[in-house]
Parts: sequence; C-alpha cells; structure tokens
Amino acid sequence: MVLQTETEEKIIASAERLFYQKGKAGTSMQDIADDAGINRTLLNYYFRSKDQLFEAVFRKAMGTFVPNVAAMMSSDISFNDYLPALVEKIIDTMLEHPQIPIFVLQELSSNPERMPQIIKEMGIDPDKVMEKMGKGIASSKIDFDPRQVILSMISLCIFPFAAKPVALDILYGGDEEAYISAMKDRKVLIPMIINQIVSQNQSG
Amino acid sequence: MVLQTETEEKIIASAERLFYQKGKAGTSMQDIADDAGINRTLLNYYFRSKDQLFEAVFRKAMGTFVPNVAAMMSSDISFNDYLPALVEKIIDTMLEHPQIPIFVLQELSSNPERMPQIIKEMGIDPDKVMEKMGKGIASSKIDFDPRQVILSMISLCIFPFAAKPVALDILYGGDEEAYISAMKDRKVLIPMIINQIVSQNQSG
DNA sequence: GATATGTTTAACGAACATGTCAAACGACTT
DNA sequence: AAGTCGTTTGACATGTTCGTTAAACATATC
Repeated sequence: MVLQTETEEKIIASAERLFYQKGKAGTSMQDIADDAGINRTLLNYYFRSKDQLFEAVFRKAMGTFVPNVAAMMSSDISFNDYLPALVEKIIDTMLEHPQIPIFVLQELSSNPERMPQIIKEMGIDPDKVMEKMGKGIASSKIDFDPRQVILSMISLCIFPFAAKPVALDILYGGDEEAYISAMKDRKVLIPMIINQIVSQNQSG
Repeated sequence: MVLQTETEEKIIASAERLFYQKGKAGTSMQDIADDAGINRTLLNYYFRSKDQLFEAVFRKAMGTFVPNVAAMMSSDISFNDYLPALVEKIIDTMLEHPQIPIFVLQELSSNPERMPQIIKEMGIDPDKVMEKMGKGIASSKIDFDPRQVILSMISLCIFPFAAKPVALDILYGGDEEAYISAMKDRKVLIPMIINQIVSQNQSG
C-alpha cells in the first residue's frame, strides 16, 4: 500500500473522480479505465473486482475525515479552546474534497449496516467521544445536550459543501469564487455560533 | 397526473423507496417491479422509460421542499418572526421523508447543470430570495451576510437527517427513538441558535 | 354475443457490464 | 541469445438490463 505503481495511482485517481460524481452503480469499470487511459483488465489485475476497487476508494474517503475527529479526541485541550482549530481543519478538508460528504453519506445511507464495523475499524469509541464532549461542554455550565452541539457544529461545517450546487446557484448566482470565499468565512463564523450556544447560559 | 391508477401508485411508491435508498443506477426496473409486485413491462407502459420514471420521482421529492421555501417567500412576516414556524415545518418534513436530502443532493451533485432549470421551474427568483432575506435580517442590525444565516439554518435543519446513519450510531448508540427525539428537540434549538446569531450585535 | 378499449403478460433482441484467460510485450538476468 | 518476471492486451463467457412487440386478458359498449 505504501508503494504504488503509476498505473495503480491513475486507477485510484480516476475511480475517485467517477465514484464521487456518479456513484458506484453509476460508474462502470470501462468508464474508469477510459478516464485513466488504460486497459480495463488492469483494474481487475490491480484490484481484483469492482467491489474491492470501490472499497479502496471509500476507505480513502473515510480516511480524510477520521484524522480530524481523531485529533480532537486525542487532544487534551478543552472543547471550547479546540473548537476554532477543529472547524478550520474540517473546512479546509472540505474545500479540498468537496464531493466527499455526499459520496460517503450516500454509501452509508444505502448500507447503514456498515456503520458499526466502520466505527470499530476507525478506532472510535462512542463512549469516549461522549465523555470528552460532556466534559468539555459541561465546564461551560450549559443545558444543551452535548450531542446537539457536536451535531450542529458538524452540520454547519459540512452541509454547505454537500449542498454546493444548490447554494452556489440560489445564494451565489453561480459565482464560484464568491461561494468559496463564503465557505472560508465560515471558519470564523461557525466557532462564533457554537460559542454563542455554549456560553448562552453563562451570560444570560 | 391528478388521477392515478392503483398500479401507477404502486410503481411510484416502490420507485421512491428504491431510488431513495439505492439511487438511480443502483436500482433496476426489475427491482421496482418486484417490489411493487407487478410485471416489469408495466413500468414502461406507464412511464415509458427508466429516465422518465426517475424524473417523476425526483420531481416529487423536490416538490416536498419547495412549498416550505415558497411559503416563506410569499409570507409578509419578517424573517425573525417566521423563523420558528419555518424550522418546524422543515424538520417535520424531514422526519417524514428522512431519505430525501441525500437523494436530491446526490442527483444534483451528479448533474449540477440541472440547477438553473430547476430553479426556474420551481418559480424561485434568487434575487427576490436575497431581497427578502436582506430585509428581514437587516432589520436586526446585523453584520452577517444574510446568505450565511440562511445557509446555517438550512444546514442545522437538514444535515442531521442526511447524516442519520452516522449520527444514530456514534451519538445515539443506535437508539432510534433517542435520535428521533433529539431531532424534534431541534425544532426549538435551531431558532434559538439563529436568533442568537441575528441578535448578536444588538445585545453586544 | 361481437367488438372495442385499456391493461397485463411472456418472449425477444440489442446493448452493456464484469471477471477470466491465454497470449503478447518489455525489461532485466544469466 | 534464452529465459524469467511483472505488466499489459484482446478475446471470450456469462449474466444483467432495458425497451419493444405481439399476444392474452378483462371489462364495458353496442
């Protein structure tokens, strides 16, 4: 896995592009081969089957998210202090791979039974996540269920990318630059919003 | 379109379920026919082609969203006052059709070029949306780009449903009831958050 | 009871998709 | 020059999918 042949890289690159855009069933092995400019049989040579090729792409996509969450988990910094850095990291990831959210969510929506194993493999311990969140947020003397705060933060970070075509057209008149710029603005906007929630009962 | 034969209804119902879950390419006409308990040829008899059947389902899915937005637009109530009702409406819609967001976003992500025409057909005038939003929010003496507020509200309402499998497993340990209950809680939570943003500069 | 209309069915044909295999190729070793 | 190894290719077998067509069926009308 560490050392990849040039052909293998081309395959992965093309498979990503096409799977991201058209989905697993919507993409044929021939499509990928054509996009990569190689013979279709090579896909089977390097990845055995379409399922395994898809799996490789899916895992790589998941892998772009996990480091962010993992970093948050392993950090000893309180949630509040860590928040801005986390948001920035997530949004930067999204700016680089805007198509990943839908791709991953679509796959998980089709096969929700995969979740438990994925959680396990990714080394995420739900209990620890909750513990961490509970501690970080409890220190802010807040009523809100920490899960709602987490969910809201993630929603604010990711959804605008998942809904890019809609947002771009309706809110930004198709001006891609304006859209991107707005997404970057959210790096500071979202922590403000979340802080506002968390500190609500303090100032009130 | 007003009057539908029983068979036609069965087809649409099955097509919705399967398209929502497995996507267009991932669902075969045979799958739909089997699910509906009818002969496959009937799908062609009533909808001519897979494309047209999918189109019918997609439009119906889009149609569940638009009334919410349209209502907001046509209403003369200010954005702030209308907010709670709108959020409740959106979340109720999501609770009823939790799979629609991914379905629609996946399709629009695959074919973003559809957006302009969809906007047109749905009778949404981006300029008027902005005007309305600008007015409603401007009255709150706020610095934020109204588009950021809109986008944030929608994100908070919809994303938790798009990410249901993930949220359900990681945050709610697979307890569906707890998840649903949390979603309902957001009906009051989200307006609080948005109000907090909008009124931030007033109280500050 | 024959006929017409709309619905349902089985069978067919063409196109496409996936995986395998044996042969060709290229580079490097002996 | 022969041989070996990994890579690449074309051809094949199998299965699936989609749309059409012609026939069967039902039901209502004359």
